[in-house]
Amino acid sequence: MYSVNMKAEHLHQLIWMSRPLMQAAEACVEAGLIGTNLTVRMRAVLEMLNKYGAQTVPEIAARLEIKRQYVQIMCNETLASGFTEQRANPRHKRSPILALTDHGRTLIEEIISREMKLVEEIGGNLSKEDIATALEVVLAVTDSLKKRAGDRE
Amino acid sequence: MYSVNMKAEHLHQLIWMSRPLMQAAEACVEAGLIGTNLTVRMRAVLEMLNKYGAQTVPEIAARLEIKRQYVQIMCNETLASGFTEQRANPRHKRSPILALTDHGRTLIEEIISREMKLVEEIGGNLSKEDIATALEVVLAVTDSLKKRAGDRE
DNA sequence: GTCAAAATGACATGTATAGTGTCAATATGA
DNA sequence: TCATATTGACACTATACATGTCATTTTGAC
Repeated sequence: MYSVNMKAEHLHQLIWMSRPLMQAAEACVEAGLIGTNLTVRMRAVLEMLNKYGAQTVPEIAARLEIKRQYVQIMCNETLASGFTEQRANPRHKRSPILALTDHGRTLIEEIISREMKLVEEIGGNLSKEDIATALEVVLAVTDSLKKRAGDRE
Repeated sequence: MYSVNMKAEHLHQLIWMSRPLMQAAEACVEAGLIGTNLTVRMRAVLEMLNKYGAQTVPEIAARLEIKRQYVQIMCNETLASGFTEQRANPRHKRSPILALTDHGRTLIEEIISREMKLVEEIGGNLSKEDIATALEVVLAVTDSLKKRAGDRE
């Protein structure tokens, strides 16, 4: 049937649009960081701290799904630049809690607010139903792909 | 309004699902390449040759939107592995046309066919309308983001 | 036909974003 | 208390590109 092939073809296209989409999104984020002394990976740390509160490096790594050794480097950069500071961790003396400084908080909130404004502009032409549908499809597809990637006979 | 925020939030989520989606898709492709002597980047070359016919390295690079110097390396690997061969190029004597060998063609067609079957399985639960909607949204969003990335005051 | 400009392959080097492995110090929990 | 786990720090590796350069054609404008 023609429609069956169209469906698979659209899905195929959708899956492989993920790369251009990601690249375009990252380029936007990067462009928005010009002028600040933030890098994209430092921004990711600040975003986690802003969204989920002060936390340890391994916690941030778990949320970002990146190995803690690399996240450690990212976090150290935010410390060196004064966007974050260490606080005593009552639960673990060797693993201090990373917290936003006032400077860091102000900056990340402004950046996220600007990004959100951009997202709203982009969503201008699109209906909220279509966006919700798109998100559901993408979530379902990602989930399916993740399940299939592991088990190969 | 609540719904306005939900819309932006869904769109935000959709945009940032692009990375997990891409990673999951690439993991699947990689898993499907086990046993063949193909790498992901060699697969990309064969796919272009299969889809658009025999062509030169710079042409492949343009289609993949990757610098020709890197594509040259990818193509040389496919040559070394016997998946492709060089043919005289009447239009340019220094730039031979890269063509699939029988072996290469058989292999890439089988791989793509298996991948398409997987896509169809994944699409099983989803309606063709929703998939079409998702693709339209993603295309529109990518387009918007690409336009915004460049022009910053 | 000539000649400057562009295209091409080859090679060397650089960079961003991670993954992997290891170690010592310390913390935790049975 | 003591085996086990966690953490920070550091070194090394890997992937997927980008960048720059060079010599060799090739092309196109005149």
